[in-house]
Amino acid sequence: MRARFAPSPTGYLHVGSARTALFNWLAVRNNGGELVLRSDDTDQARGSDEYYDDVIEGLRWLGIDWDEGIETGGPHGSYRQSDRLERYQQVAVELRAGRRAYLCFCTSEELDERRRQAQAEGRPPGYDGRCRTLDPDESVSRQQAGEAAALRLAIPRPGETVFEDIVRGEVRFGHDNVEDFVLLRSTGSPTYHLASTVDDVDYEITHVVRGEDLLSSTPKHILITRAMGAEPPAYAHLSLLLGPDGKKLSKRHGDTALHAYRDGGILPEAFVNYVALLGWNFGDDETVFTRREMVERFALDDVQKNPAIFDNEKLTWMNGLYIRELDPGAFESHTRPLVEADLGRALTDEERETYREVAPLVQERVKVLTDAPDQVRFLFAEEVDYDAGSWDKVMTKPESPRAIDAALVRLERVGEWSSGPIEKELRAMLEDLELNARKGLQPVRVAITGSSISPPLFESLAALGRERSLDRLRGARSRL
RNA sequence: GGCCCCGUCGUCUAGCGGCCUAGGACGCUGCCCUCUCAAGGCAGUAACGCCAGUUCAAAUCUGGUCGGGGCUACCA
Repeated sequence: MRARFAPSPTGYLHVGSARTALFNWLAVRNNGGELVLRSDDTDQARGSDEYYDDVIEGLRWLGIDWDEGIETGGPHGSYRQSDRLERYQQVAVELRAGRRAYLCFCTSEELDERRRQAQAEGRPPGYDGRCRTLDPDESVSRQQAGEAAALRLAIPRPGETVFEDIVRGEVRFGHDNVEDFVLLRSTGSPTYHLASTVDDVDYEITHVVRGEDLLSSTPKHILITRAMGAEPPAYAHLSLLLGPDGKKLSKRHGDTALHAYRDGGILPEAFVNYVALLGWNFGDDETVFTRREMVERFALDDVQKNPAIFDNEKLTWMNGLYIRELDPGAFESHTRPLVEADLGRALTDEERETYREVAPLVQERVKVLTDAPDQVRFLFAEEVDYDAGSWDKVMTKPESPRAIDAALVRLERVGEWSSGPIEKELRAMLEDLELNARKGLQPVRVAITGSSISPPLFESLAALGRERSLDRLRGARSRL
């Protein structure tokens, strides 16, 4: 098996494309085949280097590796279509010489006009084949004389293209609905259909796994392949990823660039696990599984036909699971840069030690890595930022001043400043005041963290340190 | 409009003629645990689009219908 992932660098790596790449990768790794990465940047669609790099970076982040192609090399040059223009032109010349394709002198304006007319009269809007009957030799002379001409494939008529799609089963298209489409523009540059198909043939691709949006172009690709005298590969068309409104996932649904998920604190393993579930399932009612398990069980035949709505909430839930499974050191090193970025400065050695201690408590509480700074900001910022809602809800309670006063007294006499002794004193305080833990501790929490939501209180106090804790309690008391 | 694809809880899905009183997961609700928030545990909520037909028996097969989506460029 030889599959390929062939993004066109006209935008950032899209989550839908990432899923296509993943399914290609899973299929190949499952059966010991090879994955080729190429760039479908036909002359016209040449994208920016930024997009090109984004694709490669995204694949690497996901842990999707390839055996041949871009950056990895192989027997076919750069694996960028923009470097293979002569090859497409060569194929085009052969197709024309073999009468499988013909020159077309219709201008864009003429085509538009005729298309509009056809639609108005209820006829199919495709190219009407006007230039197909021109004398080929005469056409060549006209072109050589300088007349602009595109090259079109002569679709066999009547005819029908039938193929067995791995996920959809038999699909058939009557040629009445396949127009004599353009292979080579009048500028000499190849269209996507030509370039992509030539590459699939040249690179000996056996399985084309791609999005369903290309399903109706498949007869075109099969026809080109046959016209080249080659055997078409097997096709597997993956259903599309939809936004919450059931429409094709696009920018208006929010983030569609894969890197937005990385930047949003999603772990690649979680992303891969979640996305694998869109159109495929592990069996055994399992939804969480390792990459290895995934590779072992994956089969294109098991891929579902219906489109799937991309559910950020489930992805986030799953990400929380993966975060909690991270070893503490990994969590710490993943999130420390985020904390530092939030603070706008690097942590001191002492602070790093503090963070190392509290990070495991944070790890249990976040669903995305980027939530970490919120949980620990109170430890490293000079001033507490009192959350107005928390303050109003907690500090206005009648018992709050008493609780803070008492806490101050008890905490001042804590010997060793660590969570155990701190807890002991505060529990004693609760007993003195005859307050339950909820009522007695919340004011303390708000006083030192600024919020009614925080990591566990005793550990937070311990991490904050004696002096700063006491200062904050005094500061809060004076605001009451 | 034409062509093509798709149709099980709100969402992702299991199901491949009787194991279905339709299973799992997310979400949501409630309870337990609990210093807050999470996490965890338990329980609950909720679906075969519709109509015919085939069959002793249909979510599963067939036809139609409705609904959704994709494509319809000298874009990819």
